[in-house]
Parts: sequence; C-alpha cells; structure tokens
Amino acid sequence: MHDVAKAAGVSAQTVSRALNGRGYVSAEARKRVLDAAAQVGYSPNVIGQSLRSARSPMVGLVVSDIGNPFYARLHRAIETPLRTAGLSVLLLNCDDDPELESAQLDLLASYRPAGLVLSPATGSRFSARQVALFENVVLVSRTLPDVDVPTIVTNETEAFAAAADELFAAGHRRVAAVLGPEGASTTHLREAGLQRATAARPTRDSVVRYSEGTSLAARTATADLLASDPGITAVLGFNVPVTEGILIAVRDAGLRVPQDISVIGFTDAGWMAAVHPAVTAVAQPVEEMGRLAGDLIVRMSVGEQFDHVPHLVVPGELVRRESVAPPREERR
Amino acid sequence: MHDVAKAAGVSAQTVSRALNGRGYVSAEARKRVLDAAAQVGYSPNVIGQSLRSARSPMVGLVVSDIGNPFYARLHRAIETPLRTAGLSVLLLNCDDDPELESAQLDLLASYRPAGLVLSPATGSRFSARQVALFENVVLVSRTLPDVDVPTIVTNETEAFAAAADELFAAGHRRVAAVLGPEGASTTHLREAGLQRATAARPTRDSVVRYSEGTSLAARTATADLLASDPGITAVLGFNVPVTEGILIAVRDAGLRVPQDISVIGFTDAGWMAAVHPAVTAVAQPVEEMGRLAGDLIVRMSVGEQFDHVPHLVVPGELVRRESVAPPREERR
DNA sequence: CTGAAAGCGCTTACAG
DNA sequence: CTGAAAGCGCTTACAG
Repeated sequence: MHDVAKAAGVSAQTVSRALNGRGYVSAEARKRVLDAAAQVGYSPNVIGQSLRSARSPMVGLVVSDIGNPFYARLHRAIETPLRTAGLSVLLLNCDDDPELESAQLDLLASYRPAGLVLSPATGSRFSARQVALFENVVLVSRTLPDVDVPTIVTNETEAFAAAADELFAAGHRRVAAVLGPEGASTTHLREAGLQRATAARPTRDSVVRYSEGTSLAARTATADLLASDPGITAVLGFNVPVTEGILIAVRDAGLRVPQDISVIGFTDAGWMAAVHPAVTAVAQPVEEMGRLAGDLIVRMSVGEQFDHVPHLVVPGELVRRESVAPPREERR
Repeated sequence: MHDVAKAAGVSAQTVSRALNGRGYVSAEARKRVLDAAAQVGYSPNVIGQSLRSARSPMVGLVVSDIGNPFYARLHRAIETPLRTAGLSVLLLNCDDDPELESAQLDLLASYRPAGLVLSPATGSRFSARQVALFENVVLVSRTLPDVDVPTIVTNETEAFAAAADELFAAGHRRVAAVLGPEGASTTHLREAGLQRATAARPTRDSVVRYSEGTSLAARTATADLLASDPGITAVLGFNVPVTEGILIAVRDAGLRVPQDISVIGFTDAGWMAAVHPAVTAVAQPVEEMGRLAGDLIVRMSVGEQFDHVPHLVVPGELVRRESVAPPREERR
C-alpha cells in the first residue's frame, strides 16, 4: 500500500479511500491510485484490513455433517450472494457434536467474521452470549429455543405429514419413520407431522425411531424395525443419508421397494431420480434456503434493521416417483 | 491480552510465550498466565496473530464442484488432520471456471494461509508464480503440467483400464465412456486407460465423449451416444454426478441396467450400493487422499523438507455389484 | 527467563 | 478533498 501511495504520489489513506470507495477522493487522485495499484500489482491484505476494522469479510457456515449433500448444496447456494457482496464463506463441520461445534465457533469468532450461518448440532450450547460474538447470525434448517435470531426452515411438520399421508392413502396401515437425533428441532417437527397424519386416520398407526441421521445408523434402525415389527409396510426417511440407509436395510432383508416396502425420502437427491425404482421424496428448496440465508447476512451486515426478526419458512414439495405402492396385504 | 498480562502481573510478551509454548517461560509465570487467561475468558485474536506472523492458521481448499460428493468427502477427510494441527479449512468453490478460480485464489492469498490444497479447474491458470504466494501447495486428484508441487492422485489409467476391461470381459464389443472436460488431467489419464484396455482386445472398440462432468451434461451426452450409436452396450462414468446422469439417460431411453446397458461408475457413493441394480464402480480412497493431503500440508508447514517432491498415487478398486451383465446380442 | 520497543498492513478519527 | 497520527492485537527481534 505504501508502494502504491508512493507511485501515485498520494498518502496511504488516499489509497485506502480510493480503493474502498469510501469517503471523498478527487477523480484524478482515484485514477492515479488505480493505475498505480495495477502497476505495482497491489492486492490488499485482508488481515490488515480486518485487524483495523475489527471485521473479516467472511461468513462462517457451521454444519453438522458435511457428508450430507444437503449441506453441500447449502454451501454452494449461500456462497453466491455472499461472494457478490465481497464476502467469502468459511465452512466448518462439527459432526453433530456440541463440543466440537463449540470449539469451531470459538475458532470462527476469533476471526471476527461478518456473519454466521449455523445449522446447530443436536444439544448445541450456542447461546445468546455466543450470538453477541457474531453480530449477524442466521439459523438454517434447525432452530434453537433460546436464541432469537433470523431463521430459515422448511415447513417440516406439514411436509412430513403430507409424506406420511401419501403412504396412508396408498393403503399402508403401519408406517415407520427413521428420524434424526431426538433433540433436533427437525426431528421434533417432523415427528409432529407424522403424529398429525396418523391421528387423522383412526385405523392407521405409526412408529418412530431416532437415529444419528447417518446412512449407517438408519440402516441399523431400519433392519431392527423390519425384523421386530412385521406390520410395517412403509418407511419414511429423515434426510438423504437416512433414505440411503433405509434402502440398504430393505435390500439386506431381501425385500423389494415398493412391492414389499414403500419408501419416501425427505430431501431430494439427484440419484433418487436415476435409479429403479425412482425414490419418492419431499424435495426441500435447499438452493432457495441458501440464497435467503446469504441475502439476510448481507443485509444485516450493511446495517439493515428488521421490524420483526425474520422467520422464513420455505415449503417442501412431495415429488412422486416409484417407491410407493399399496402394501402386500391388499395385493393378495 | 493486555488484561491477561495485568492480571498475571507479567508483560504481554510473556503471555504470548506462555500461551504459545514458544521460548522460555518459568513454570510459575506460565501457571499465572494460564490462570489469568481462564479468569479473564481470554481467547486469542487470530487476526492479530496472523498480521504479525504473516501467516494465518488456515488452509485453503479450492475445488471445482462442491456439488460433487468427492469434494465433500475430501473436505471432511482433510479437515481432521489439519484441525489436530491447529489449522482450519477454508473451502472455496470455483465451478470449474478458471476465471473464478483465479479470483478465489487471490482472495485466499490475501489471508496468507498456511497452505493450499487445490484440485485445479479445467484450463487453470495456476502457475509457479501463484504457487509462491502460498508457500505450501498440494494438488489433489487433478495435476498441472507446469507446477512442480506435491500431488495426490488415484491410479487413474490403471483403474479406468480395469473398469473397461471388466466390460470387455463380460462380452461387450463397443464401450462408451462419458468423461470430464477435455483439458482435465483426470480425463486425459482415464481416456488413456480406456485406450489401453481397448488396444489389448483387437476385436473390441470404444468411444469417448467429453462433458462438463455434471449430471446434466452426462445425461445429454449419454442420450446422444445411445441414440446415435446402437452398437454401444456399456457405458463408463467419470465421477459420481456423471454416473447419475448416465443412469438417468438410460432410464429416459427406456432401457434397463444391466439387461440393455451395462454401467460402471468411477468413484463410489453410498447410494450405489443401496439401489437396484447396485452400481458397479471404481471406489477411490477419497478419505485416504484427504488424510494424506492434510498430513503433507502439516508437515510442510512445520518446515519439513522432502528429498523428492512427493507424488503419491493411491489405488482405486473395482467394486463389483450388479450393473454389469453380458450384452444383449450374446443373450439372444 | 523476562520486558521495552517496534511494527505487521491497514483504516479510523481528526485536523486542515 | 487530503494527509499526519494513532492504533487494531499480536509476535519478533533485541537487550538485559
């Protein structure tokens, strides 16, 4: 910067002003600075900027499982609006471990980022105190009872109820759901959807299993369900890895989808349309959720105030494919 | 830090030394500093550290498609050894666009990261000049002719040849491969594998299509291949999204895997084992590649010198499942 | 083993 | 519209 100032024949502050477009600079001085910067090959040192201004031009994205394609899609969707605003995304993974999440958040806080997009771990200890460290916080997908910040979620209860009802409508009398961890808001809300759909049909029944939300955990849970409860003829998944685990367990048990077991996944994935039978699933508008999260962070970081803390709900949509059929009993 | 120094009754440098474990500090002073730090709730400001030491404790991971699960797995695998070493991972996506890659690298460089793990975009302009900006660079999966840095790759040619040979051995006379972009090292090496396998069988033939390496591009390419060349009875995929696109195109054409068309994917994914027919694929040891990349960066960042620039090759392995069968002709 | 001084690269008041 | 001064939080020599 010193070199640029010298080459342009101005002071360092003028260089700063010209390059950042803040404050008054004469058109001529600006041009001289820009030329000099190009000449010298100057690129600003973000660290220096951040130290002085007590803000880094980055936004932390802390997720509970980077192996879940939901979060990969979210990352991509968030990144675009933020990049346009000159912000980069630091992705941190916490494997749904509140301890690790806390450590990752401390690390992130030490960068003084412009914002935080968080999908909290089960049992997260993220609190109002920590919110203050981050200035601009948006919760995506999962919410937290004690933290009053903007949120972006799917209409979990309604969408899951619709999926369950699709199975009941096809004739299934006993539907199982392999959910995520018991403490997650998403598990809670989707379970409520299942209860609602079940309650609306007096002759129907449902059973629930909690899991880590991974393929392996879902496979084990589904195997157990199938072996212990022969009345189950349909299974609802919780996320992409869980849907995968359910399908593997059904295969392992020597059963066929949908002839023996119907399956509906929650959150769509490209492969679900590519395979036989194509998997019916509730498609979440992940790209829109990410875009909204990015936009919110940008607006907050330029100081926009909201009359009410925004709590955005984007609707999921049931995509009917081939993994749902009437149950065996009715076929015989 | 000032507060900690005051509370401990020492100078700021002693605090720095005690907390970082560098230089001499008396056991008593160290204890007083540690207690004071805990008392005050001190957490170091990474920005301040980075500015002074001209290094941030972060490693950039720049990938060409975060939507490709290969890179999500790579991120997770790299993150673990780096976190142990006190380094965090900044993931940047460039959508295989050399322009954007260049911008992302400039951004990253301005943080003075401890290292860079790069899977270069097709037509990347990453050069020796840029390598110098990053101190420690490792190339993963894709290599670059003019850049002499450590690399970690799969045995592309051999693994792809083995996959092709699996199809020839099953009786296929004309095998198609939907590859990635023409300029990518991975495309080049895998194509060489296909040629080698084809050349070894005088009566067999192969055809190649380049693509963007996305599901959509592969779908289009495969549809075209299938429509224009009825001799094709088997298709090799390039990566997980391409395999997905191939399967969709086969479906769209009203054909069945493996009865009408055999398919082998490159890079395994959980869903490939979950579906009917389960997809035969070359499994890449992504986790090992990530771990090796992380380890290399850590070793380089503590100043370890190598006699030779390491070029690590980790073998892929053909996982036989159900998507390969003899071609139609032989069945009739 | 410890502290006083300097400075990393930048931007924020402030004075002109 | 522009510049001299100060300082963000830390660590690197250096002197004791």
